[in-house]
Amino acid sequence: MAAASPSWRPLEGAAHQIAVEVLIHGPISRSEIARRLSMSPATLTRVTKPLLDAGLLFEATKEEGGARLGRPSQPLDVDPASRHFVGVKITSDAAHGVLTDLRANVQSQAVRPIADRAPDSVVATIAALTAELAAQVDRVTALGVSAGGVTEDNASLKWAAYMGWPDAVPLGPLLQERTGLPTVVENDVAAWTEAERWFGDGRDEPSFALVTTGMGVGFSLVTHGGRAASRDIGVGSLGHVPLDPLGPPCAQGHHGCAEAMLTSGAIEATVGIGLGRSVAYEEVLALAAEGQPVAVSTVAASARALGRLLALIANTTFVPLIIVSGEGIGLAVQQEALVRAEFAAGRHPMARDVRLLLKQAPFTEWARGAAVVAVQTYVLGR
Amino acid sequence: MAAASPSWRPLEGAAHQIAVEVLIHGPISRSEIARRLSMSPATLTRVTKPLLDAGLLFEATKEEGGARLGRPSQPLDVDPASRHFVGVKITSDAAHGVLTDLRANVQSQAVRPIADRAPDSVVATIAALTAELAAQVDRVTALGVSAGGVTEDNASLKWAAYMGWPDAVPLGPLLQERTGLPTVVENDVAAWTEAERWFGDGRDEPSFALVTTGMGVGFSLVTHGGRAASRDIGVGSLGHVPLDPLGPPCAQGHHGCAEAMLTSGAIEATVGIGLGRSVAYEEVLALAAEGQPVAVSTVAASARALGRLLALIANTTFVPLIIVSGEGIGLAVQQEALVRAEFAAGRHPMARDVRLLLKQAPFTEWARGAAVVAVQTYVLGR
DNA sequence: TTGATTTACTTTCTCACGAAAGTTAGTCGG
DNA sequence: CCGACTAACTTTCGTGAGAAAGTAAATCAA
Repeated sequence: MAAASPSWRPLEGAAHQIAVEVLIHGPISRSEIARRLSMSPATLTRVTKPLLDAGLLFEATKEEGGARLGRPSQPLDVDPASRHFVGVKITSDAAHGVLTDLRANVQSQAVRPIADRAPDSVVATIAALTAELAAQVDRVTALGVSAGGVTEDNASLKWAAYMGWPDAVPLGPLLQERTGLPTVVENDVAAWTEAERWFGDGRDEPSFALVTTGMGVGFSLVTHGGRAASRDIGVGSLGHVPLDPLGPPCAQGHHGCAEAMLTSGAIEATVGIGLGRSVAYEEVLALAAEGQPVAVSTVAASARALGRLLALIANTTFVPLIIVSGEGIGLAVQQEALVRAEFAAGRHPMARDVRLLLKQAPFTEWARGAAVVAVQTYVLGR
Repeated sequence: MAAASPSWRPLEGAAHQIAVEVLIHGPISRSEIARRLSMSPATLTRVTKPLLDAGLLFEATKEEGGARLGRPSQPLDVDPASRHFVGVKITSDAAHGVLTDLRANVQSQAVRPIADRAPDSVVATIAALTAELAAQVDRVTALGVSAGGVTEDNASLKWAAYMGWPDAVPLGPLLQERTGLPTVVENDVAAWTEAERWFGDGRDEPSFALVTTGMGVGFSLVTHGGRAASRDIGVGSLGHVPLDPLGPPCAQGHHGCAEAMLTSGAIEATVGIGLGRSVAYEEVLALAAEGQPVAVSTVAASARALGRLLALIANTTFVPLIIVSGEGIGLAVQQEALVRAEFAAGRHPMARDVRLLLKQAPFTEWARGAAVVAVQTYVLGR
């Protein structure tokens, strides 16, 4: 059994930077931290000493890197199990929760349906879900909640039209009172982006983009190590970018815009009209795999549209990496060749290579993003 | 007559940061610098003392801000005339040069035709142009050269196909030897971007985009205070973004791509075909103003395409400001309403407002960008 | 085995930063 | 005119950062 976990809260200055570096990149040697943070080796010795004494950091067992020159480095690490966090993602019909450790590794998950969308009722559902997950560990440090829409001050959710809510609902304070846990609220795409930035494939990239498809089209941008914190991230500003002049119209009448080409609802509708019956997204992919013509052509058009969208993003943002995921990632994975071909066609022949990462993540990844925001809030002390 | 100008070169740490802050934002008070750089007031008093003694900074006369509370601030400033720089922009047929002060204010300009495009001959032309401009002042501190194409290490120019040059030409070292001046080479769009970032409309914006039209379509992005330093900036990765499915084809056969819709050559060609005779860009604008149908429709299509391109950029980069300029800016200014309407149509109704700045700058602005890169190299000591 | 080499980490010392308190130069209200 | 107030700037002083030199722990070559 671990002793009472040391606290991050009073850390500041160099100690704080070093602890965060170890959390995100650990196990990592003092000298490597010194290089990354542009600190002197002396500072590392001095600052890590009390952190080791307090038990916040410990010296990990040496990796068998084998046959390197010089004195072997002594990697430092944190104990991820020292703290736990709960992340909850809300959709219009369910709350998806995960329990994670300090590195946002998912320990367990749970789902509760949202029958009544009244704010009070949703708060009660989230609180019950949190309690269920929290019961599995001694103590939970913080709660993160993510949802589509615009968030303000990491506290309230605005314009969540899909919930039929009023202008702004102070989810954070309401949940904080109900659960007794420090609670932060963040846009779902922003939260997922933070998960990639701290603990995911963006960990070693100062610049990358994240694109999600599924119910909607999500897009977020990280440059120079920081996320573009525009509230536009919550309004889906990329949703109506034109991608195919011959594509079907979206609800606003844009032909072949991103929403009309990429969202699961639009794909289901297009194939449904062609088949004369309603079909689910997974069935569309299955039909396409079998060679059903309507499904094949719809899926192909969608894949090409996605490739074009990714090329647009690469052309306008100069990022070396685009992470593509979301519930709709199945289509991109099935049609990866088409996506990549159209992407390449939209790029300048002399342009630098961009890494496309089609990432098949479970739906819990959304909730994990919420947990990461909770981790950040705790660790960064905001 | 000014005394021998104090040197920036040995500055480091806080002194350097403060001096740069005064250069870019001066006249500026100590307390304002302290806020901007997150330094203590004590540090400002201590560090500025020797800078004032050395004459690098001086206390400017108090601005009549009128009726502010508290002790009046004592703004600090630099003497921009203490140093001079030369910036040269190369095109396929001429070298355009400017002489500037430390703040990149243009003192005078000169042009020399490039008859022979052989590298040695071009170097000789630039050197002669530099000598002509440098003769007007005591001493020039550094030389900056900008051109289309990809630059490496601020020293050599690659893939400048329009010059018919081999793979890479070490312009920097060649000019440095010839002129005796420290010389830096930078892509023309990147250089202009630096001019906006340090001394232009991007001075107070941590994030903005720059779009230029003219011979080609230029695009560059600044986020979190730093320019995206991709070499893609030199290859025109935005040139073939599709903007109008019904537009004319470019050389690569893309219908309605940015180059086909926005470059002066493409516009001249489209109107030329319609009129059955060759026309110059300025004449196209004049004809459009008179109501000549072919010119009107071509110019309108181009303006709408530009609006769509700007919307795409806003949608994918989250910048609050897009600066639009270049030799082709005349069209955008003439058709500003169309550009703005199409831009608005391409934005999400709930998306944050983006400021479009249509900036009518003379061609010397390109050369000024080169001068800014020279200033930066000197001031930052690289 | 021994010494050269490389790299990681530690110790010592100095100096530059910021916190806190003090000073200055204005406006404002009586 | 005078004192209260405000905000910019300055002084004093303790602490925490880096420079430089030293030590440790490995590989490698003879």
